[in-house]
Amino acid sequence: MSKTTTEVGWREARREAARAKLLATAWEMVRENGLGALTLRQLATSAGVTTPTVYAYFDSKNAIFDAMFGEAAEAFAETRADLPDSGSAFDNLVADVRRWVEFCTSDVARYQLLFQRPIPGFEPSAESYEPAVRALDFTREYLARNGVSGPRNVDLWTAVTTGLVDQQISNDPGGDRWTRLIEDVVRMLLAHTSDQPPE
Amino acid sequence: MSKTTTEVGWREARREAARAKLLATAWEMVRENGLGALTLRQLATSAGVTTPTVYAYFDSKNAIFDAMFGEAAEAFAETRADLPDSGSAFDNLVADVRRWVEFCTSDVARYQLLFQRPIPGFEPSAESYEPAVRALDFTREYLARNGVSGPRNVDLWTAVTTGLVDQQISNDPGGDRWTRLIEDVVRMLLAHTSDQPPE
DNA sequence: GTCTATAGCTGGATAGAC
DNA sequence: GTCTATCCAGCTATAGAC
Repeated sequence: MSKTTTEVGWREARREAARAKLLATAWEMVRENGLGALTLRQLATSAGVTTPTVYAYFDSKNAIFDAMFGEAAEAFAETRADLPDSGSAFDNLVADVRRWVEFCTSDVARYQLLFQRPIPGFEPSAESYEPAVRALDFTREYLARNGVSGPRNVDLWTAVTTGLVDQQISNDPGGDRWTRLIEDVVRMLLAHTSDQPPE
Repeated sequence: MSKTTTEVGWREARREAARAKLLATAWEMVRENGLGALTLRQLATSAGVTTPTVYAYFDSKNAIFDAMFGEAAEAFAETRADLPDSGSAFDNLVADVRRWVEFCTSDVARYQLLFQRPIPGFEPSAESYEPAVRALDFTREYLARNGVSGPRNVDLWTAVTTGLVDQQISNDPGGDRWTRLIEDVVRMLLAHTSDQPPE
């Protein structure tokens, strides 16, 4: 009578839910106090369990970071999935940059985990990293589709858009001092990197 | 017979030398293993003393970071002191950006300490911070002298040049994948931010 | 000023009962 | 799976002898 498939599924669902709660709590903590502030004691307490229980779901602290990295990379890939395809390269690229900047500035801890590696001793696993690679490939392709191709031009775009994010986060968190420059920046970049001059 | 001025001066010099050695050792350590890897035990050992001796020269670990911040800010200010003043705005601005990028990429730990604040609980003192403010004011003035003025344009320059540094450090440390874009970037920025169109 | 010795704390991770 | 209890390592910082 025991071990029906439904019962097994239910147990697995319970386990997944508990694991998900730990991850959600971890995200709250790093958003609040930075990536360095994540400790297993506090994580356990905040999630309503004890430290050893955390080890029932994750092999180590870095395994938690790896799971978080995977979620972040997946979320990043999703922002690239449905970029617009209007007739205007300018409109398309503005949307692209806007979404990138929004993704980064809306969750600084996630941005740092994904792109700045500030945790000594942590390297994401290949599985967790894969969505990030996919997203970057898609970005390259999207740029090309909108008239910006060649490694040099792509590097220029990544540098400039990263700079916007970096300054916005460092010097005007929560504001729009740099995000409001997006249209200007896209115009400038397009004029200098487009395969064909703008119409 | 004791306490002549020369003797006092000699003792102070000894003290300063010991302090300077600790700071130099601290810089070596953070350059080697990152800002987070600086511990007082290792610092003491590497400098050939014991932990309590460090406290004879610095009140706390953050006092060490503050002294390092001061040195970094002073070094940054010095890179702004003798920027060229040729007839060409383009040449001047290329020199400016080159020096900025060189300053940042040649010592990543110093760059992070100055501009990214990755040490929880550490805020530089006003004295240590002052040279950095001076340097940024000078940069603003230098941009204006070369035909780039207005807060919006200055923000655009800082964002783009920061982006170059950021990408160079994160994705091609020791290389020149982004630094070689400097001339291109300055041309692009000048075309879009100059008060007067280039001759 | 420099040492030995240590306090006091916090971290990740584990043993073993239930 | 979850708990209590604990180990062990590393850290900043200090007390007190010399």
